[in-house]
Amino acid sequence: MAETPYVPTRIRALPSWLLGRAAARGHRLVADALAREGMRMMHHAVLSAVAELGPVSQADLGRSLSIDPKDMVMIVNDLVAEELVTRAPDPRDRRKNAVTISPAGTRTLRRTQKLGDAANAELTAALSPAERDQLIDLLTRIAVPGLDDRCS
Amino acid sequence: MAETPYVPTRIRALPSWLLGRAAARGHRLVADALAREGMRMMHHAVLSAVAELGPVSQADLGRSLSIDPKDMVMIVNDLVAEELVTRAPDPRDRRKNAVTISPAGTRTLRRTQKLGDAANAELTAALSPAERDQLIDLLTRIAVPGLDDRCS
DNA sequence: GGTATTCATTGGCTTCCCCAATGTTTTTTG
DNA sequence: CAAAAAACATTGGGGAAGCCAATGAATACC
Repeated sequence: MAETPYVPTRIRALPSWLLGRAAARGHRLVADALAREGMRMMHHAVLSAVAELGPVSQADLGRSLSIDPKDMVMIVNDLVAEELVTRAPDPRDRRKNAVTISPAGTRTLRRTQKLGDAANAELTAALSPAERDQLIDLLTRIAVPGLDDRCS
Repeated sequence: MAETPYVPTRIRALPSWLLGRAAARGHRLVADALAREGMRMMHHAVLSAVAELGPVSQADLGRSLSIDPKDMVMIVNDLVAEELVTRAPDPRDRRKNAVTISPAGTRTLRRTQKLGDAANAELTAALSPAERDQLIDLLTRIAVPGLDDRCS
């Protein structure tokens, strides 16, 4: 008597439900991997974005990553405390805080990026490379409703 | 100078990140739709599962939907308060609570299911039917790691 | 018959998301 | 040029969801 995990087909077929489950697993895998470096997902995302965008304001970071300003303050607080980034007033616009990655941040990022990539590989292990690309394509078109709303 | 939403490509290409964003949008769409009937996502999922599985224990419901026992208590509490389900001790196993859908629950479910389906249609509006099916297939294979772990 | 397991429940903790208010600085506008 | 409007960082509060631990009652296993 295998007590199979009954699957309510009604719910299970909904993209929103599947997305939630898949996202939960992805979050768990990545978070666990990053935790081995004492890093959390959002912190890693911000660090990666700072590395890519250069000195950037917290507001811009928040818009890029869909992170609430309130949470951004906390995340940057943590990253500054760990000396992975610096937060200095932007001389060109003194409202803004210019967030810049530090050498230690760059070093940490190199490690956490590997961990994140490995976790993502495990997440998509059941997929062929072509399928993985297709998944990324489909998700990209779903994730943001107005990718070209700007041009309309 | 269009202040485009800068997209950190490093992060944006990660399936885990895309899944998170897409799931967030799906959650928002579905939650907003269900809210118009005073229903929340988890409540709707449980109601739907109860309708499909018949009288069922909370533990089984939790396993089916990956809901924590603690949260299940609250959800069933709410559903009972709204008289959408009944919770009675199972005579065959007095540890269990047999959760059963009520006529009112069936009626409400019919409405909330339409709302949920509509929200999912909007979520996948950018996809062709074939692409939507493929997305469901890919997500299904990603969402649960051990679909056949039982046989290992 | 005694040990282990399952079940429902309560409690506490953490993360993420959303809204509101404030003081400072910039931009827009009249 | 001065007043109004907007943007920025910050603080505060609150809701939804997830995760682990502990408890008492009931069942299953040995």
